[in-house]
Amino acid sequence: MPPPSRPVAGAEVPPGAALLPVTVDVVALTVRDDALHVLLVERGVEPFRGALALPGGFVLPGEGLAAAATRELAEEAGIAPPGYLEQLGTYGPLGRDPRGPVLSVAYLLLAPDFGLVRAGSDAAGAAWHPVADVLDPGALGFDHGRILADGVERARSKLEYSPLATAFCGPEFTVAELRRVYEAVWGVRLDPRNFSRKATGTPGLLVETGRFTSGGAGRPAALYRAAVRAPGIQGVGGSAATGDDGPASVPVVLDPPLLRPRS
Amino acid sequence: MPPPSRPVAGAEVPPGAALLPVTVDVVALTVRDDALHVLLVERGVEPFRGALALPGGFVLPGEGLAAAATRELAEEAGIAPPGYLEQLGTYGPLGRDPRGPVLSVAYLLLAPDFGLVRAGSDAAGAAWHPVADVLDPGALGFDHGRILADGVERARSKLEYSPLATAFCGPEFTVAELRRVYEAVWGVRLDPRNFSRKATGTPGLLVETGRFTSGGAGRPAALYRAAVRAPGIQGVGGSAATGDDGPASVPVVLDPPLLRPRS
DNA sequence: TCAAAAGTGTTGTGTGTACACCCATGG
DNA sequence: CCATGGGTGTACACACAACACTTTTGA
Repeated sequence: MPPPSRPVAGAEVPPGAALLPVTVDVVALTVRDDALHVLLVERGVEPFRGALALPGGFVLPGEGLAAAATRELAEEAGIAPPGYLEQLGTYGPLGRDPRGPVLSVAYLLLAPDFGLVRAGSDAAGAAWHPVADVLDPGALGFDHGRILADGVERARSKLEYSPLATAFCGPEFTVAELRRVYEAVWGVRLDPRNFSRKATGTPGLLVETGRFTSGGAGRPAALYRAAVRAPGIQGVGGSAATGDDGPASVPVVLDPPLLRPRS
Repeated sequence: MPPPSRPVAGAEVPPGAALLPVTVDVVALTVRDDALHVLLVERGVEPFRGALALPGGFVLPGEGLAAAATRELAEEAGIAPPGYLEQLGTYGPLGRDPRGPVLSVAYLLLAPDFGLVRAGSDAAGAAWHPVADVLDPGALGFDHGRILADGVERARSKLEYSPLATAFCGPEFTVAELRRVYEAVWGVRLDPRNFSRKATGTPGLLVETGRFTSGGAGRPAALYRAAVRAPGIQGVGGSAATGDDGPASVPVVLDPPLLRPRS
């Protein structure tokens, strides 16, 4: 059997250097039913066949990291998801894949609750799972339990110092919806009155639309848009489009920060 | 000429996946003469021959990321440096090395001012440079200017929420030395009286030794040790030793934080 | 005795928190 | 008119910035 055509990069690289396969894994988080959820696939092939895992796959020749992340998400979720994408960290290459050394670059996606099209190619199906159900080590294949824990912790701290909570919301949202995002991600209850004041009084977080909700119970709530269009998958000029394959370029900083209650 | 013996990992990896050379680059920071300095090498080989660059090199077969970082540092600085090591981010693989696609995993080292042994193997020499002198884009080869900027920003924010400022100090130090670390990294002047109260009153930052300085001008200062032995190169059970090749495992958190002055 | 550096006391200002209270809608 | 949720006013506690002041050494 002839070897498959596999373009190998780094022909000018010094001898002795390792050539490693690289995967991209995505921790895609959303808030649904007032709880933090993560997008997981059921693996259809070995290793860890049948187990839950983060969506992801191998980087292809000529492909950038962020591009690989969005491609894998699109393949396994069935659609190109909206949201904010940032690099989480790199794991490996030793002792994390039974097939041998594999480097894995993890990405974090914060997204509104987008619908899934069940047509994964190499996965039996992708679905949202409550994070609380799968946070214990061993619930996921590979070292994805640790990656998920790192992603959740990153999201929790990002909400304090950046306006990225709005990445979980749709194009227009109320202060109460934003508060439920904070409550779900942090796992706490926040005072609605103080939160409203804090959110509307923090520069760089919200912009008024002048519109209001209607139809629900109680007084109509003001509708807001995110003050910053977070760099992300759909954003023109965002990370994926420009091939900016570095770690998180610090977005706009919240000042004063919205600190989570300390125990 | 027979091909060099190059163990190629990932034999069971699906065809079509890229096999990439991976480098590790280190942003090694220290404080000397009340200014933040970074360890740089003058490149002795192409590409960017003669230019300044971050110390680093290719990951070898069978080697972990953190192990590669410490090995490169030891090779290019001449000694195994002390300090705290954490992963900064991953860059590439496209458009950052004229030789072709190369993935680069950057690490951040916060270290006391350790002496250098000028015996680099593939570098003409390693030396400390004031960060202010080389922060402008284009001062360094490759994309190392951006990596340095990311590392400096990471260090600045780490000092607010973690006790890692002590990683810049020796085994015993005074509150004034610690204050000069904060002043150098943040580029601000801090009130010595208020800083002293804040530092000594923050749990998890300092432990008294009962000893005092002597010989200098003025009243002797109390000597302290770091409350946390930061995971790092020399620490038993640290990242490098255990092959823990993930991103920053969040160390002890400072509560209350030591916030830098906002403009 | 003076200069220098370390460390403490005190006070004004601001920010977070708790909660009383008012506003606007649907049933 | 009442329930429901949205939003404002206000008092208290606490934390930080500013700076006067004391302590302890070397010259």
